[in-house]
Amino acid sequence: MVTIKEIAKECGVSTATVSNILNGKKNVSDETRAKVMAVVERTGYTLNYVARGLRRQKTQTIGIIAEDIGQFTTPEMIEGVMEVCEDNGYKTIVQNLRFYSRWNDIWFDNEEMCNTMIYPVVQEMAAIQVDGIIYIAGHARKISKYPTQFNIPSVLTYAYSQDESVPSVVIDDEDAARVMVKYLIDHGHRKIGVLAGEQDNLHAKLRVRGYQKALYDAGILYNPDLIIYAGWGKEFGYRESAKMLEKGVTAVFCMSDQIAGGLYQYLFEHGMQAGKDISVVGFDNQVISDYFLPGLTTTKIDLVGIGRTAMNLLLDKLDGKETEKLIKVPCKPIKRQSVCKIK
Amino acid sequence: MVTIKEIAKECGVSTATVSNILNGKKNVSDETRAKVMAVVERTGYTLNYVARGLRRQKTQTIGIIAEDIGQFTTPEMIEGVMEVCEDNGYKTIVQNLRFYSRWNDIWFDNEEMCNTMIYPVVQEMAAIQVDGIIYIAGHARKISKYPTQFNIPSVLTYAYSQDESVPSVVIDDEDAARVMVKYLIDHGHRKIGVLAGEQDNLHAKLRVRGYQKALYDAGILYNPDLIIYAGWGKEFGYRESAKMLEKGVTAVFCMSDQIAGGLYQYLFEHGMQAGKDISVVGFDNQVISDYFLPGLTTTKIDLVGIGRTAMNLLLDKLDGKETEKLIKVPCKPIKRQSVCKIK
DNA sequence: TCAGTTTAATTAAACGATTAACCTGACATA
DNA sequence: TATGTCAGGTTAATCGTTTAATTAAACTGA
Repeated sequence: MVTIKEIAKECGVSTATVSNILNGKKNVSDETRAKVMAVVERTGYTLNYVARGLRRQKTQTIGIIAEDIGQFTTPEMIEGVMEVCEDNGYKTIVQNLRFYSRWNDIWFDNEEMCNTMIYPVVQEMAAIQVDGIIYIAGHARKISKYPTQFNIPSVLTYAYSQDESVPSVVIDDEDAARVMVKYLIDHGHRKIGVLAGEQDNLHAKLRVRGYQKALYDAGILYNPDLIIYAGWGKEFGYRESAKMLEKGVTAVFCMSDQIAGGLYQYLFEHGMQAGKDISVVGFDNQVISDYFLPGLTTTKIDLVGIGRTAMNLLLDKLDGKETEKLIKVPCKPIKRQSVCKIK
Repeated sequence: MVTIKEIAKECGVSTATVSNILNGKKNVSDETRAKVMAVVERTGYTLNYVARGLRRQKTQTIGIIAEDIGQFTTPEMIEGVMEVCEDNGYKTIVQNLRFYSRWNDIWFDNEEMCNTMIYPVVQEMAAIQVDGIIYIAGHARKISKYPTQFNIPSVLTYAYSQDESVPSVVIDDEDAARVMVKYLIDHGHRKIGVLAGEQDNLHAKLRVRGYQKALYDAGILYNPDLIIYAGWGKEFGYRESAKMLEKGVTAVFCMSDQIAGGLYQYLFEHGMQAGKDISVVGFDNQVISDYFLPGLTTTKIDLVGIGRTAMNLLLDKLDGKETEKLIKVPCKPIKRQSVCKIK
């Protein structure tokens, strides 16, 4: 690899001059500039970022720590982050914790465990000398001990930071659920069941709150018996479908598209149809929801937007600006054909 | 940030000794080692990889260049690569070309265009001083001008390298298609339609070849009229369904799960069912295929496996070993309920 | 006892770029 | 004439770590 030193020698100038030219500084005659650039072109010189990084103490690199790339929410958030990075001349380095694929779906709410995982990666990021970190959680939860001792500006996404100095960008679970349930109510539904995730999960809690709010706004009495906490997967939706239908609900709010998929399967096997015999809504607007028949009405989480927002926040922090501590990115209802009016 | 120099001063030894201790070299007394390690622990010293990289001329970093992370095939391949990297002490740095999201689904077969895209990223990777590169293509095609002038050991995935020095890992499109069609034939089908991608696409060509082979093996005459080239999306599948059914086929081999999704929609709207009125198979085993009703029989592409294989190949190259030039990773049929026997 | 080896260190030169500080000559200004 | 300013450079230190070369003392064995 050809270095600045060789260029300098060949041109009979100092390395400082070559460096100045490559960095677009003034105080160089057009003649010298042309001579140097010619040699740079001819030799195919490539800047060594490692050397520059060492000297400048800035690597123009953002570290992305993903709890699990396999989690469906992660790649899109990464994409949003990368987009903003690219537009601002930052490179990205990605670390994948493989939380779920490695430990088979253990839900990481255990603080102790989390910290033993996060600390070393952040340390690694410090060793790499990243200028900032975007931490992408796999699901909503409180993160109380994000390691700040390395003094790397960081932003959390999808999880709630418990630390003043580390802002987070999350989805507005509560309001998204409220809007979705209101949509059902607007279609005449009054007895609305909920197929929820785990009871102690933060997503689930917030969405139930949104559900309650929508009922309250419409003057409908909240009946906790209409909520079945099961899990997030298709299999849970399928398993609890019969029990849910027995309650005589006219609509079901599923807290994930997968759960709705389970319900659809049950309906299919029993000769029923969503949007006709019963109304169904999902959550997430995963790719699958567009393939349901009939198409599933659901809530789109703007994951790319979360990534973008988080990275812009980080950019502000890097500029030394004061930033917000918590940004809730709104969700957007996607209307398909799984909801029908009640006469 | 505390450096090796400060540790050295505090312990009254040279930086060389500290470095030797941190790198587990012998020739250090237990006493000195203990003293230094104590200070390292206490101060929370973190190695500076940038400095080490500069000195060692090795960064222990693999560059991953993805044509588009939004492409459904990409994240899983990245995951496979990262897994092997992690197990071997390599970090990864990811560049996202955003081929499709940036240019709205332009299919990058144009060599010229490709090169103008790839060259600068590889150069960037050279500047970052990565030890090797995994290039993740968005779809099967020939890549004829992968830039080799930077002398970075590289492996291509999902696309066919035209360069002896750059091996590639691809899926075995032809055989996967053959197996799938044979499966239909084994169920008694003889008139099998194909909803294919674009005619000039390499995936499509290879899969058609597999289709022909299966027919040939079974002694069925190949009728090109049963193939409709449309595109890869749901909308194409839907649009061409009527035309396909008019041909009187008893089974349809869809070249993507999305196409099959379009066909399913058509069947749904016309009161028909896959696996009952007609047999349908897809390709890719995307998440959606498990949500089709009834479940779609399809072909699983082992994307994580491709990533792993590619990275292991790169590891061999980095060790200076001689490697294969082309590895075809086999696909695996996933049997669900969309295929029925013909009586 | 002494040459030879081993152990436990040190010294100083890299790695490649950046940058603060300095230098030199030309020209302008009062 | 003295002083200041500016263009167009150069010098040399520096970033933090590694490592080849060297040293000095201690030990080994015949």
